[in-house]
Amino acid sequence: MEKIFDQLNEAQCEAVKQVDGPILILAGAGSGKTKTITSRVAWLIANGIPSSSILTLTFTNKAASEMRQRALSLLDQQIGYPPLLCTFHKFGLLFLKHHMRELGRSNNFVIIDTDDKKRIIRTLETDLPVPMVAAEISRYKNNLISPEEAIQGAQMPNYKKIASLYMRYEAYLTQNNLVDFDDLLALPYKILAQNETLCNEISQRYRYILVDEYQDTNNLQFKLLQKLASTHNNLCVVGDDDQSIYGWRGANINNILDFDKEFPDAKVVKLTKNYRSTSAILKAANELIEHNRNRLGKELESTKEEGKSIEFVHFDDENSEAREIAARIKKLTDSGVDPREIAVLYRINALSRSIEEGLNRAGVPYKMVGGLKFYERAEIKDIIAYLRIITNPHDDFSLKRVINKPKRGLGKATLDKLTDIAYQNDCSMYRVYLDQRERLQESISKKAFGTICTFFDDIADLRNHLEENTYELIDNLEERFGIRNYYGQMPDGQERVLNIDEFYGLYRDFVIQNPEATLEEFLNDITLQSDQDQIDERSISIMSIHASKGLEFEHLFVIGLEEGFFPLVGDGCDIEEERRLGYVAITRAKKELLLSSSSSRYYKGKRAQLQKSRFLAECGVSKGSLKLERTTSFKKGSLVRHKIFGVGRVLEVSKVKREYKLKINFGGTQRDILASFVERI
DNA sequence: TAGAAGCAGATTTTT
DNA sequence: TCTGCTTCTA
Repeated sequence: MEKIFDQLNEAQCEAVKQVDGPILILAGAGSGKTKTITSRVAWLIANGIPSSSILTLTFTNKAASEMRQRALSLLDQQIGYPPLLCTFHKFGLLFLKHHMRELGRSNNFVIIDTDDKKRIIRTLETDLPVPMVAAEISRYKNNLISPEEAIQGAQMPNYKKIASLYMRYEAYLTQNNLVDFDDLLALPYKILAQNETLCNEISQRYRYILVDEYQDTNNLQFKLLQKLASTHNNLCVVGDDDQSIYGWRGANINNILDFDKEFPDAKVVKLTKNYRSTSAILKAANELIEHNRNRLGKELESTKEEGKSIEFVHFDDENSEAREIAARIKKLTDSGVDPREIAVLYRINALSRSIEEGLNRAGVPYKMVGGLKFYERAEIKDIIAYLRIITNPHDDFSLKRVINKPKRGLGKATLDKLTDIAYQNDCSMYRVYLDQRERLQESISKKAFGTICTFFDDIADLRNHLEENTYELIDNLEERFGIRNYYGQMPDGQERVLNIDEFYGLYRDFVIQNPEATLEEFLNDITLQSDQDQIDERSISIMSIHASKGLEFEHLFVIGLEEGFFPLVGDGCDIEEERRLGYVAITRAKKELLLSSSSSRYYKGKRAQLQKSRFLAECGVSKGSLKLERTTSFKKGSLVRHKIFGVGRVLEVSKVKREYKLKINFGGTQRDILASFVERI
């Protein structure tokens, strides 16, 4: 068992060996956090603690599976039953599957995602912005405020509106037995709070609790943890207050800052030895974060050499920035650097575009991390909606999504009628079809009625055969509804069809791997899955700083260091959180780091003039480093070379969309050519 | 009913 | 500048 400790430093050993009571492990960036948590799980099991009483909670599926793997590899003997290691939300789901009846609801609920949530709010017909209402409802739930309390507490007219929308939204969810992401935490808490016996029982079941990324927990997660740990307080939380970057999403940094106040006998262990970055990079990170006041305070110690100093480059505009960075990346990959060790980070996604253009022009393949997620694509959500109706035809929400997809002539008028009758009878639309067929027939056109009947009969038929042909379901679905064909005809059809087939493949895999599982289980599982693990393409990565958390790269470029872009300023912005983002960005770099800024940028249709970010001075990088001014390289009179037309002289430079268009004289012939197709000589 | 045209709004987003 | 929703019209 001592092999566990061979690989750990002193502080890490201390964190692993402290088994009982509350403990806060402050794990700086690159300090071996995952190793420490997994070693701790292994150590608990090695000490005879049954694996079934250990619960490890993470925020992402990716983190959970990585930890599971690493923990299991540390254990010598086969353990009969792997410890429960999952996301907060998955835990909530498992809990609700067993205890939903405590709330008088059935456990065959369906989980909806954020997009679904907004759709529902939209159907409530409000003049307020839907995303704002969605966020406020989330806030209510995460602070355990019921719709009734929200209505009572609302002062301003808009808040009265929001509170009443909240109430109607909740009614809709209960009526359709839907559960949103917040409910996966709020409902378990509610159940535990109202049933003390159950609460004690659950707390006794999980006698050792570990929490990853504790700085990202919100109020609700904190209260849930309190309940779970209530009978033993064996709560081990791991996190870094300097990496708290989800405050805007409800994460409460005070959870980690005040941990030792909430749990007065808590032990605190700091992991400050950094095994990732050169000391030049760490120095900048430490200097930057020093400017924050609201922090526990720790300084990362380097275990590596000084390394190359951080480079700062200033540009005239985003195009020259993109061109230069693309050129440098090209040079790196040409010299044999593994593209997976190169990344470009930005504060807001809007900055990705110029970089993408630059990379495209330089012929550098890249992957964008965290763009549109697989399960959020319209075509995938449509198929999911079909599958949902098959498991539960009373799911009006999913029904509305696909009842006219592919187009079968059921428009707004028909749908409104159907909705009306359902509303008047306080039942689902499918129930209207079952019990009020005559009434429906009178209200809508003959053609529409026929279409609806066929649609519901098809669904019922698939449902009836579900048990015997789980595997063939997909083929039958395609045969009846032809979704692949419908999407195939769209302009970007090819990609969509590929996505659809990918999804069908996932379903088949699931059926093969879990022959006993129901379709419903499959559906709930995928709603909780964010991104597929990125395919291991050998290409460089570009992503937002948020998306880069937990990753590391030998060569890192952070662009857009300008006031207003990074840090973002204005209402709702927290400069300390912005600074923590800067800290996260810098500490992703292992060997080489380049920061860049630009004098101006196109944003929201305007060209904005910009000042350099204060963070540059704060991390001691803006002065004394290389300053490189570049302008657009094509001017009237420049000599250029074209692959086909050869050498020519530029007569005129103009701009088309985001590209430069050149009028070029090739030996007497004038041609209009995009700047990306020629090189300057 | 369905496509076209007009209009507001546009940080970050683990589940 | 671009996107996605709402309103308009055949």
